[in-house]
Amino acid sequence: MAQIGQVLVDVPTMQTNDPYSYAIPAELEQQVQLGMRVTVPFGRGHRVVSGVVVGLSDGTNFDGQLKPIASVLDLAPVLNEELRQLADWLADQTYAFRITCIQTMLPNLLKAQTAREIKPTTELSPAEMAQYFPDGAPREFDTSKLDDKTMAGLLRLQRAGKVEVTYQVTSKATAKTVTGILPAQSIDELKAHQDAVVKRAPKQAKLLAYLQTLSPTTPVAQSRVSHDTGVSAAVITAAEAKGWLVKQPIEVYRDPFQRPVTPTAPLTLNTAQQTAVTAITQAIDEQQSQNFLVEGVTGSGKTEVYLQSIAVALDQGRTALMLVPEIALTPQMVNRVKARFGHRVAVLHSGLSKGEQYDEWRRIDRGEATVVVGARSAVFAPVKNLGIIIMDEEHESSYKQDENPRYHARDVALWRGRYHHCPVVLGSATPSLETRARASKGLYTRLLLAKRVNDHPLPTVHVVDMREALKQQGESDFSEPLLTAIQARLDRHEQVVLMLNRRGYSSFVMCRDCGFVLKCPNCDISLTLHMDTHTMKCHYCGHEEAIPHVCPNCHSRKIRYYGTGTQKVEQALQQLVPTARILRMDVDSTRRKGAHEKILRQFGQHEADILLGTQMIAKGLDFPDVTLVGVLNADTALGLPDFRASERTFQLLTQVSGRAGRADKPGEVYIQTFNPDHYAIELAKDQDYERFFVTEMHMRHQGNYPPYYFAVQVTASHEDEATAAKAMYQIVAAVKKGLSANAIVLGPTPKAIARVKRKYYYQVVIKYKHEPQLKSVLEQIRQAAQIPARHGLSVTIDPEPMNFM
DNA sequence: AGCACGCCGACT
DNA sequence: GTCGGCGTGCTC
Repeated sequence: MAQIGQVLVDVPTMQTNDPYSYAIPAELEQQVQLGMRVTVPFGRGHRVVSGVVVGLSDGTNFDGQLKPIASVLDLAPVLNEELRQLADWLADQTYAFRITCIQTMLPNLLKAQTAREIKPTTELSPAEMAQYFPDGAPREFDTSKLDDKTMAGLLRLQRAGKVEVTYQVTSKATAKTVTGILPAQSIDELKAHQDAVVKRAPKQAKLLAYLQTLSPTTPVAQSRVSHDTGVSAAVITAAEAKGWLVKQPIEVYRDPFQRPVTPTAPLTLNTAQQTAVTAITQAIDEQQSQNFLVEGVTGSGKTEVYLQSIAVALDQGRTALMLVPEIALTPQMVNRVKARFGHRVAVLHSGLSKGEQYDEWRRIDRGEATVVVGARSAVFAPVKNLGIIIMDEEHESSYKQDENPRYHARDVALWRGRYHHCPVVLGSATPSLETRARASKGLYTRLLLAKRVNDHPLPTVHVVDMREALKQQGESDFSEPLLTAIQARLDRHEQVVLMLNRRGYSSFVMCRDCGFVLKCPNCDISLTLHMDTHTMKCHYCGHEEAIPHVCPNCHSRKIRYYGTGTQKVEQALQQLVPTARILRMDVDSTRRKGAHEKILRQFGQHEADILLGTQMIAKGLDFPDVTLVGVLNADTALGLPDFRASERTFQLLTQVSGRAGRADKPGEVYIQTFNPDHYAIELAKDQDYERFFVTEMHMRHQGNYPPYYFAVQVTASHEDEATAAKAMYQIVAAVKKGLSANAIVLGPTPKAIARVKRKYYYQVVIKYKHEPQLKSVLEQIRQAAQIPARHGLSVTIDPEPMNFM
């Protein structure tokens, strides 16, 4: 039996990034297992923290006095061998702390909370007691909630031994239970009681008869007993008091999708789909970690390929993991999978309550669910024996986490595919350049679904030159051709989807006399006008203030709104087409839980003619009566300082175009733009992904961007601009020393938005092809950043950032 | 992170 | 003289 446990303590610092050794006390020897969470004493004093056992051994390199593990938080390990290895790999790849990676991999509920409590000892005088403990009871000891004077006083008492601080580590993970019933006496005894009361108390007799039919070991839910016998809870409680039965809690799962689904059978595949399924099936059969790119336009039946591939894996007794972007994880989508695989499906996403997430996670962990559907973090689901991993819409940027650990779910999926010797299927109509380039190099097998199922024609796409529209009709968000097209749909009772490219797109306030623009006091950006709350808001830090009526700079009254927000567009549109019923979908109208779904349902039931919204309407919704899609501002994203601007624009336009005319009615798309000649817009008009890929690869080659180069972004931030800049210059100097002449160093430069939440941001981007030293240089920077972190300087390392420049 | 130790200025 | 400010090192 192992004497020593290697524990990663829940203290995210560089010094505790390696496990610490703890003695395993005899009484815990039977309990402690690899991958379990424990609590351990840490530091001087009586501080207790949680940690995870990542190793068991008989010896240790540490030559001090070992402390013992204090308690075990789990009955079963929460991290298996695979996930422990994955955590190490993830920490190494993303320059994040090991414990941070583990926290990310586990459901929220398993994150242990530490609470401190302060209580009086017998030494405390009555006067002090009255001052600090007016209730006479121990009080919560939270540094952030107590004022300085009370804090100082309590700390002085603590030094004098008059009060005592105790630590508690609590895991909120609780299984939901319902009351269960077990017969507590033999059938004969129960029968005797039944005979005795049958005349007098018919309900009791009924219950006694029922108890005789139950197994003495498997509890039955009390609600079930009531339902079956028609006996009330009071009678059951009375029976418990008489010793006829005992109550025992039964663990139940919180099922987030309890609505019944109608089962579906596999659909007949067309040739391209069949070829794809056959290729994937072969990889599953041969247990190969071969990876695929399924490239198919909207409506080409990718989902059916996924579902039938999953079925193959399940038939072989293996499991499946299917990742979809958060925004596409709608009940319709989930029901489609549940309809095929029923109760074997578990769903993981942030819309579930923490309890629901935990229950789904346990179902997966116990092997009760063998198909997992979920967004980014579901890539860490504790599925064993994976037979296939699918990542739909693989180009979606939401697969990259924008906080530590800055992982890309695609990389994790590929890692797990290698671990399980199973195929990873990446699917998209507009694959990311990285993925498509890897397919060209033969790293992924490319499976093309060129045709739409049922041979629906692709919509006709018109590009409207807004420079011309501006000359002819003056300033308006709606060009003449688009308006005409909208009016035609209204006359025919067909539906319209209008999309605003929200990036860099909002209404701000500017003074017409002096040009003053209202800015956020904390961040380096203009405040956005919100008509619903009648306030000016900062989209970065949440700062909010009143709408000015007088210019704060020159006191002119000519302060007006500029730009276009969805709300303003909605008003303008309503004036242009007064009879239209318009639904607006944006961050403001979907903030409430379920609002998103409600708007889509209303639109699907024809309660509105026009759906106006931001990017979120481009993803995955499918309404047969939508025959017109309009993009009001196709190019606002093109102007952003981002090397993926063209790629994003092309993907968005292609995707939103796919929303038009999916049924028997032909679709039309209008793209309004000030850059009609830009290749991203021209090629989106032609819906020519291949040419876009070739053109954009050429641009990336010219600019030395990914996928031709790897990239790492290092950011330093501080409240004082000079401090941030100075730190960045030192980092750049250190980096340059370790790099070859082939690496390209961009910076240091201030970030595009140089100030956010009162902090200034400086960055450097390193582009490289092969730099064996880079990793150790970055590790040194991480180490070195530990000391100035005390003074408010934070340094972050982002491998393969989603945008830079 | 959070606690102790240690070194400096301003008070009973 | 001491109390308490915060800057620094360390936690198996």
